[in-house]
Amino acid sequence: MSKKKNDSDMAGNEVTAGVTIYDLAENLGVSASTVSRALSGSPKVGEKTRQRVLEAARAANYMVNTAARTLRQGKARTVEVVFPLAAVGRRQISEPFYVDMLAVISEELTRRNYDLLLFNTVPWMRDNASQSNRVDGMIMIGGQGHEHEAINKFAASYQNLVVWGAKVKGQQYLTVGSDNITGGRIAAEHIISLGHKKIAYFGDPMEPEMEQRREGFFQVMAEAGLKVDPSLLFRVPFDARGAKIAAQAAVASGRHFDAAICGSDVIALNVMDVLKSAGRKVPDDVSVIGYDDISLAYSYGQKLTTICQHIPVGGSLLVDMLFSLISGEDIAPVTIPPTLKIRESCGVQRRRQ
Amino acid sequence: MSKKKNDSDMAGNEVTAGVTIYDLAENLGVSASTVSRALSGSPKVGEKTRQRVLEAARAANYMVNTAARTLRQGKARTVEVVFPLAAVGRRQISEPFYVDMLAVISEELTRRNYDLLLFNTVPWMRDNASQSNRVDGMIMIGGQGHEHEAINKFAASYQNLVVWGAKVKGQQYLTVGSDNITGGRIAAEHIISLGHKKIAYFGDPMEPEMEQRREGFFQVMAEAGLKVDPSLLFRVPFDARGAKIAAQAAVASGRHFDAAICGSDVIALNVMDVLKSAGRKVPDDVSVIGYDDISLAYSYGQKLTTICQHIPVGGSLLVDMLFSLISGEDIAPVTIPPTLKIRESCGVQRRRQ
DNA sequence: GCGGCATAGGCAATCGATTGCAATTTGCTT
DNA sequence: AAGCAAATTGCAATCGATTGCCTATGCCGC
Repeated sequence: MSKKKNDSDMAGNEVTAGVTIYDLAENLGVSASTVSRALSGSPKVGEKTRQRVLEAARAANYMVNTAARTLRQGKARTVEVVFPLAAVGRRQISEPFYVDMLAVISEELTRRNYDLLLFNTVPWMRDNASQSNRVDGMIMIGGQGHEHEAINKFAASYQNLVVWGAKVKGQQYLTVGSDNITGGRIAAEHIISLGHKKIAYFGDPMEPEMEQRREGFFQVMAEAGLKVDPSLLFRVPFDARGAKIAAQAAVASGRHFDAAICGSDVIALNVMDVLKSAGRKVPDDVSVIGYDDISLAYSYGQKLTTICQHIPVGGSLLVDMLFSLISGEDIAPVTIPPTLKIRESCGVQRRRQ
Repeated sequence: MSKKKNDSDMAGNEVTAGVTIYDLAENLGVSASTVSRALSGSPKVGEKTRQRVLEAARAANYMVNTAARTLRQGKARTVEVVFPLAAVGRRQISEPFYVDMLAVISEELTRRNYDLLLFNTVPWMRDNASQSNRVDGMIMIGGQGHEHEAINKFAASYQNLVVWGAKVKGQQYLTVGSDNITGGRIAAEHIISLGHKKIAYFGDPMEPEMEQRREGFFQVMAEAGLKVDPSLLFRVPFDARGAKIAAQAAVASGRHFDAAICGSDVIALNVMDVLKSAGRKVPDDVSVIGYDDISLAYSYGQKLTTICQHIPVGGSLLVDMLFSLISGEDIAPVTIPPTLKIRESCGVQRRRQ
């Protein structure tokens, strides 16, 4: 039941670890080159030889030494995925948006037979400095807001980088993201079309994506001749726990609103939750609209009406584009058009005020 | 705005990529050994030399070639985390339990300055065979049920493996897990103590952990002199979507129960959701108890009463134990005692039948 | 029976960092 | 000023797989 390292019971026999092609070569009486070629399917070895080598490799439980291969070939068949969390605090890989994204990227990479190195720290912040020949490329999710300058600087010396985020003036790196201003507009238009006038906004001012969404909301309000009530602009942090607390404070403040446009689904779910606890009915008393369309938005309880960012599309686009970069193609940033998903959290305004 | 690979505009200058210690050494007029030692903080280089080297390295944007270092040192400072998903189908890294676990492990590894290689395929199923010198150890989450034999076999040739899962007779690998039978017992005892008699069980028979939980439930029922109604044993798949569908079918079947003991929180959340849609009140009409204590259990809507598996403890224990293995210690499997978290989804039985 | 060519396989260099050992320099003692 | 020890630095081998180039073997046709 218990495990011990180095079961070197068998006297002089070296520990199982570390069968090399040289070991195989010696046993078979061939050269290491032949073993290598046989294993890699080169046409330069005879069929019988190949079989013998394969057989021996299996028997000896041979495993390539990836470090050696990578060193020699200069490619790692590995992609680094970074969630810049540590810098921000309170944020975890387990944020639903990250998770949904990671799931897509991971499957996409697996399909291509690439490995995934996962970081929650931005490369330029790591102790062990950035490392080369470790990965062939890097995907960064989020953090663009806090780190734009740093990313720009980093991108100058690191080519194969794709970032999930908004297109920003002067960016030196490649992005995939949705059009947040348009998304904000769509949300606002939907809410207005339902007849709402007293509209609150819940978002994290530190998140540039959310600021763009808010901006879209402002635009539409202005165009519709409605004015935004500054006392209904609530600052709510990105993370679930913080969002809940802030939402509680907002609702407890007693300010009245008929609709809540939220900067993210997590915020929307928390706002909705708090509203219900406070006895307000969604969508009868208040409409709530989210942003992202994370899977949680439609998994439990009331399904959230939201702006869909098409995370699966975005994720596989990130991977596609990274591979394009790696193979030296010249590509441009991509913006995915956001889409309205009407579900159960918004309703028409009832009593005209 | 667009990015191009190989901006080799600057004529003969080789592309930025790949500054080596030799380049630095040549520029500084010292040997590569000195550069290496200076960078790694060896006391064998003079202070002024070290400063010159560090400066030059920064200026040249030098990055260690991890492949070379790993090859030479025989250690990768990397741990592989595996979620055996592909084999099972329908399962994703985004399952809440996995995600909560991954978040802990990722932080724990970051803290120790180790990197995390993420897989959703079991090593013995990968095309590129298993690879050595890639990682110093491996943590496997779930999949024990479907793969026990395979894991056992694999463990015979791979030492540094820790698996999250139940302790199983004849296991050759190290596990960290909670005591599922006890957990099942605690759940059942709680439900019975509330006066419930018509108790349903929702679980995935393919998941050995869940089977143990059901077993605990059976034991307690027997001890209490209650008998389990086989028509209230519902087979529900592990994943959220499948769980919802199965729960709907179960509730639609019209079989009556006052309490639902669930094999996981995801199942419980879905059961609760379906019950509510069907017009039954939780906990007034039905008590629902989950298992796991994932963060979703207490984030939105009604807080789930559940059996806590102490995921953060488990996650960091997995990491701790792996490091013990790596450093050659002799350690035994660990079982974490599960704990009852009373929240809002269970209530006392009202009308005695 | 011989030249010629294809095929299979071996030799040795290479990738970049590390490190034991040797060599050199520095600095200090008497 | 000579003698030594200590502090620095360099040399060269090493980690394991890959691959360009060369050699040996065999096979063919004429």
